Amino acid sequence: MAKVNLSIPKGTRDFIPEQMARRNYIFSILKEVFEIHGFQPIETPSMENLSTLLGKYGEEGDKLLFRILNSGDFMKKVPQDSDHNTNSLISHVSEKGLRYDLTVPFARFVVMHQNELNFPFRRYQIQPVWRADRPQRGRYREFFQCDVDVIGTRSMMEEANLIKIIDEAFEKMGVRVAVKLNNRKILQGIAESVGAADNFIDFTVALDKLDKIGWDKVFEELNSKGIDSNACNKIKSIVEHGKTNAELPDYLRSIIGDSEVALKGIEEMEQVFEYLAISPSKCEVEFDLTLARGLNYYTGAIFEVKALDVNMGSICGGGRYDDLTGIFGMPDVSGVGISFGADRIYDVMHELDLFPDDNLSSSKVLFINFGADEEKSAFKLAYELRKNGIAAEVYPDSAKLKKQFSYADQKKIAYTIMQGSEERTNGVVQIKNMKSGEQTEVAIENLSEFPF
RNA sequence: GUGGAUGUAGCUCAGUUGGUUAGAGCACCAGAUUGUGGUUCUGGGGGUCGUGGGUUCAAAUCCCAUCUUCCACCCCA
Repeated sequence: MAKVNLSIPKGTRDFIPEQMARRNYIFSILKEVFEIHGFQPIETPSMENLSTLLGKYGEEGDKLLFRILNSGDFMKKVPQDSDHNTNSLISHVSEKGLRYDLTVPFARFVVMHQNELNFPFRRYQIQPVWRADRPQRGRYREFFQCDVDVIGTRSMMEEANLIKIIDEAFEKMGVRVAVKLNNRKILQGIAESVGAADNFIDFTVALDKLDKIGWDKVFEELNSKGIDSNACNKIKSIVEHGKTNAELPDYLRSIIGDSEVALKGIEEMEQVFEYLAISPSKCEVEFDLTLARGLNYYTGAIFEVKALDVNMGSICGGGRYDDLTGIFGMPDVSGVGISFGADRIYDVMHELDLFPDDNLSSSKVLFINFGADEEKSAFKLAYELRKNGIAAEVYPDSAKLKKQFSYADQKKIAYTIMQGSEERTNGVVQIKNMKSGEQTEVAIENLSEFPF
């Protein structure tokens, strides 16, 4: 056989059964929490038309989209006089791309299926997304997002609900987290009040880095974007408030209360905290004015979740978007949602050793193979066990017993059943408990009563 | 996309100023034990030293390129 250099594309991974068991553990917790809050699953295709995807994630996002080459002789469609510029060429040879997240496809989905959906629509979606990013710790080119969104209501109860979902999910996983919460309307108010309304995006991007790079560097970046030092100092004085979550709204009203958007944002936040107070969360929830988030479709509340005990990027994030469906021709539909990063959560749980060890699903029973005649009897008995819901398999070759037993051992199979020629003539089997080593003889007609 | 590291057996890693046949642990296979695994003991297989070039009498070791992985930036789950 030719020995080839096997590899998989950069930033993608294979998962062995042990890893799948752990991944499924995460997915099943998320599904359980989503469903108990009334969310329903949907799926959308891996690929979308580029017209759906392009321009929704900012300039940076467009660059990170994986584009799919058209099928067939796509070069025919390229105009004869086309230059060799990549950007002009690509529009002729590619019209589909792999989805970058689940939110934009969801907006497209909602608009296309608006007449079949029941609003307010609560959906969850667990599927892979792709980004042509450079891989790093906690950063993959193919990874799973687990989105929950409710679309078609402006109630702040949903913001509070999502925080409860975060709280419940991470509680079940045993991951200690901090939830950061802010509101884009408040950020907009701050930008207005310091005269940086025209540079709102630059302002948010720079502010978002504060805890990482400090005020000096943030100022540097703001200055380079045309926001003067006077404005910077004002920003700093507003953001460094030293107030509690409860005090913050009144404080903000006193400073940026003349901004109409800001007032709306402050009110929204008050409502969220009102709902949260009704049912206190296990995790810490912090009203953090420096939380900004780069995605530009957020218009209200924004969320981010970080693991407390391990250094990893955010493991969950999201926000409210007032007009995401507007770009697809369905205006004035507000939604709010968050996305759990399953792969990062996996990495966090792995690092903290939080996975239960009995996760590997496997057969409960292995029939030892003693040869051509005996295996047929085992084949039949295995079917009878399966009828009773007991996962059973027959070792397919009459290999040495040592090999068969160590197979059972490694696969963590709880019981082995032996029926050699002697047991067959006596109508019995030997059932061995692989953990205790204890072995019992059971008559075939009593096999289904054995407490596996 | 920018900058910096890394790569030796399936896995984790040794390998001296360049110098005979590149090692260990774990894993795997076989035997001790031909109807009994997880412990122990004995033996065995397995490496084009990431790949391609170059320097040299001689390269895992030095140089260049390329790929992979990791780290920082950008951005984000």
